[in-house]
Amino acid sequence: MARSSDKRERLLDAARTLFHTQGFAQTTLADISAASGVPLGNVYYYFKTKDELVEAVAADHEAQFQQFVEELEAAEPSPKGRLLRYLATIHEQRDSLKSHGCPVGTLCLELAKAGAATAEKADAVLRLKFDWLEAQFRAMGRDDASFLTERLLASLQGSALLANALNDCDIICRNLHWSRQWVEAL
Amino acid sequence: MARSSDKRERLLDAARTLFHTQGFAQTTLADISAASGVPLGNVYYYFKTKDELVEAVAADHEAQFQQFVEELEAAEPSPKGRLLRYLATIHEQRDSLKSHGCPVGTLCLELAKAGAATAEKADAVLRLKFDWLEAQFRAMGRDDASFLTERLLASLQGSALLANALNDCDIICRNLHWSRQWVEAL
DNA sequence: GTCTATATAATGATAGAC
DNA sequence: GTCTATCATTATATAGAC
Repeated sequence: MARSSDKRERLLDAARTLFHTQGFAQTTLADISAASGVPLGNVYYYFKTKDELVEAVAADHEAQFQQFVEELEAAEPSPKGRLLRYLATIHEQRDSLKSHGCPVGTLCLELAKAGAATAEKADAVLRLKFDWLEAQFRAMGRDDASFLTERLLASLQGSALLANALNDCDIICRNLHWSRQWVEAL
Repeated sequence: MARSSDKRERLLDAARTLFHTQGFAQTTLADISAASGVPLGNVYYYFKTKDELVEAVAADHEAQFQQFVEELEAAEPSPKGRLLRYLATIHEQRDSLKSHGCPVGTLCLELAKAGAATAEKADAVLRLKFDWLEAQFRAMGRDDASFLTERLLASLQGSALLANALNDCDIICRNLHWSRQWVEAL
């Protein structure tokens, strides 16, 4: 019938996963086709170009984070408690972060190097996270909220990179443990 | 004559620069050929494959760091002074770090995602830096030298990534300023 | 050692039947 | 909306003259 199937979502899921695990450049449309079960030629019905696909993936990361924030803010009124819960969710992703880095951070780096116009879409996701974290620090009464956010995000992104290169997940764990105490002491 | 010209070094320089600015996957051998002035077919006389080229680039990063360390250790006997000078050299590279990230860190990420065997060579460079930094902290009498190194390196790598994505070089500067005070207070 | 021409393979994208 | 077949391009790599 005329109603669109779930093919678009399956393509998006496959692309998001493969861009994370293999990188954008290394992932071919044939890979995405195979992983999603959507024939290669049909991919272009949903996404006219590979760039359009990665923009949709970035938008998906953004939507997922916004949904995460909504649920978190509904469940936890205290900004400090929200930050601690945020760190807890990152801890849950530690294995994936160690194996492939941050899905958003590594995508930003790769698209920036490619000189792609799509880099802005990925950067916007990171900025969204930045702004939300900053808002929490500000709600805690810190007027150095921006700087605190820089330190926290840099520490998270950097420890994911180090854990990946040095093949040691504990680097993420130790950093998160330290960050948690740091937030609690603020 | 039979003696090898400087072509190999010109190829290596071009590759190191292009892998940093464009990424490994986005850089074609034609790019390297054009940037170095060495005809495409001749590239293969010096490097049989693209993988061999990136291994040589990683080895070059390693050699450069080792030379930097030698000079630094000769000029500065104090481990704390060495760390502060190390931070100063990073500050000099701030524009490049903001535009393209850390040449070693981003290469590690990209090769890891590509699943390339060459990733180990890049990882070894980062590990070398890790070990040297750790040795300085240890020489300062810190038995938590490894953890301090993790925090410092993660902070440096992460702030380069953030500066790149958020297009703000000051993120690196503020982080370095903070790291300098942190080292001084140890 | 050097370089031109080209083989080979892979990939993004399209045409067009159904 | 779906899918097969294929085009056009690009990239790694090689062959072989000089």
